[in-house]
Amino acid sequence: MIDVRLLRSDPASIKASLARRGLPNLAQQIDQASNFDSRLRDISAQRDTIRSSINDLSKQVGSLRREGKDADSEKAMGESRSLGEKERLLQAEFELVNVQLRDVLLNIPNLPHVDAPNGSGDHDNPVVKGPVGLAEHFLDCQRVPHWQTATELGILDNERATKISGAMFAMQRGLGATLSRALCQFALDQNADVFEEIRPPSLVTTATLTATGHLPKFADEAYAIERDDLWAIPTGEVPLTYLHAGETLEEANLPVRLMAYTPCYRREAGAAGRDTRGMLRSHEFDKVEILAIATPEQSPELLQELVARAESLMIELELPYRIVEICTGDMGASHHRSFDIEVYAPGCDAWLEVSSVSWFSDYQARRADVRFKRAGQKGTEIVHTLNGSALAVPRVWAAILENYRQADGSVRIPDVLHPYMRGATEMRPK
RNA sequence: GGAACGGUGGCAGAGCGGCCUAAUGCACUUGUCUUGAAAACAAGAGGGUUAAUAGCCCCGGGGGUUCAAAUCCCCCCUGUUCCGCCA
Repeated sequence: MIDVRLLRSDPASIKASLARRGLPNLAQQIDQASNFDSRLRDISAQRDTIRSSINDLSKQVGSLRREGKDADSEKAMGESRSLGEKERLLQAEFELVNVQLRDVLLNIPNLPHVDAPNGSGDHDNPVVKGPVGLAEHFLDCQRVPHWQTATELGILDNERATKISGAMFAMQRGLGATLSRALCQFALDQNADVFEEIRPPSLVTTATLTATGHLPKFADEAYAIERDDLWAIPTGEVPLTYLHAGETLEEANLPVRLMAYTPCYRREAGAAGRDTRGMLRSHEFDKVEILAIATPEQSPELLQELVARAESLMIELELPYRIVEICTGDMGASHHRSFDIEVYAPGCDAWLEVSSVSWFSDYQARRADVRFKRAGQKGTEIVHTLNGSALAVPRVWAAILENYRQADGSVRIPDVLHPYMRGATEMRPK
């Protein structure tokens, strides 16, 4: 949520900033929010004046009774009663406008960072680093899509996954399954120096999913368990962001760094028929997420840290990668500034997004009501949140199968994963 | 799923529907005293909203009764214990 105080003091700058996203109707939504806000303040001022009178009268009733002045207390009670009716009407109006304001605010996206590049879509995302480690010529044996190699190796069984769960589910077997788990453990271990490992719930409440910005706008993307009013998480970001919801943190304890392996569930509502083969897109996948809760001052440096950590995994895995910055027209609604790490997969001849690192400024934290207190100062401020995939398992899995494929059809396992593979150093057809 | 009892300020823990503007203790801050500290004494101290040091709101959450609710009523969430079921 954007800051209503900024909405009051400088709506023009909000409009100018959001115009960079190139979305229609945003200026009208800002005006609407402004109108609701000023009405709300007007109503609450009137209501509070009346409440003040009622409070006074009630105290008078108490003391008049004690003094035995029954006639006077009856009079005060009557007065208070009629004020109460007015108060009820104003309160009803307040609640109505408050809901309207919130509905508008929840749908207004975050303001992009001044340094975020302008653009209208993903074709405008500038490559800010790399390609790194990209061979000039890939061997023919690397030009095989991972689904073909995986079938030869017997480590991917999407037909049976479909039998079990329907289309767009994946299932790895044998060393393929082990490789998925190895990637998770590797990613967690690489960040365990400063990140606390969390194993959060994968089913969350509506309030939790709203805080990250996935609701109300993107309800179609999430799996709902209606009977229990729960949602399956689309990313570990969701429970981790809400972990400190409603709390006030001490400045001295910031930044808080958390990481989690979680399954991620996505309906892929708009993507039917796209990337149907292999491991590039499915309804359920594994991911290791890293997240930071910070002061505004700490955030720019943390953004770089999170990118560097995601990047270092690709370096360790010796996969060719590049980093792109997300332009204003392609940025997620909650994002303030974002970078993607893409790995090159020679078999598909595609750059695969394996990590997305974002700074949300105070947008999510205001929705989740996470605050911090500066040492020695009164009051509190909204924290900033940042997060990124350390590693999205299926796409890295796919990239390994393509980059590490050898002439005899076997696939080498990256050195850094050997400790997690029960001694296996390669995967061969049976 | 069933039953019983709980949810109050950083913590502990009181609180007959009206001086609750929430007692008391511990912890905290500042001052006095002291070379310094401890102790003692004194004072102070939360958050939200607001232009505001005014007002309003905050005793798990939401409704209701009342002139007035931490206190009474209803619903929900949550904790502990016991029973049932279960990995």
